[in-house]
Amino acid sequence: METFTEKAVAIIKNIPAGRVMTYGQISKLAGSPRGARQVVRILHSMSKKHQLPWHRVVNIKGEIGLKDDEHFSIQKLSLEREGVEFFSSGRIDLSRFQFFPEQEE
DNA sequence: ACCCTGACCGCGT
DNA sequence: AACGCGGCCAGGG
Repeated sequence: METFTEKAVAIIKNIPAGRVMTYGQISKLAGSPRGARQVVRILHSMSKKHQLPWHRVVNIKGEIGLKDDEHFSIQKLSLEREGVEFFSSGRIDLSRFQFFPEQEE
């Protein structure tokens, strides 16, 4: 991997089931502390072609950012099936489920 | 080849 | 607490 995009894609593909990462976290690890938006772009375009676990990416608040109800449900159900628990507010407990590549679990 | 867009984040009003 | 804005990047029309 060399480019920001390639790094980001590699990181996303490296997220284990039952864990989540935030946009900002991914962009930072990929070399751009402020490039969270690029991760959004990558999820949109790359997830179609490549098979990325886009449902394991959430915003820094631990919530699903999608506005589309159907896709929102798909993501939430996918995560719950992997063992990720949500608060009634719809947020994820990042202190328990956020994944840090550095620790390599 | 240019321009718009996008599921964000953090900081300053 | 809410809102606005700038930063970062590249795919697709």
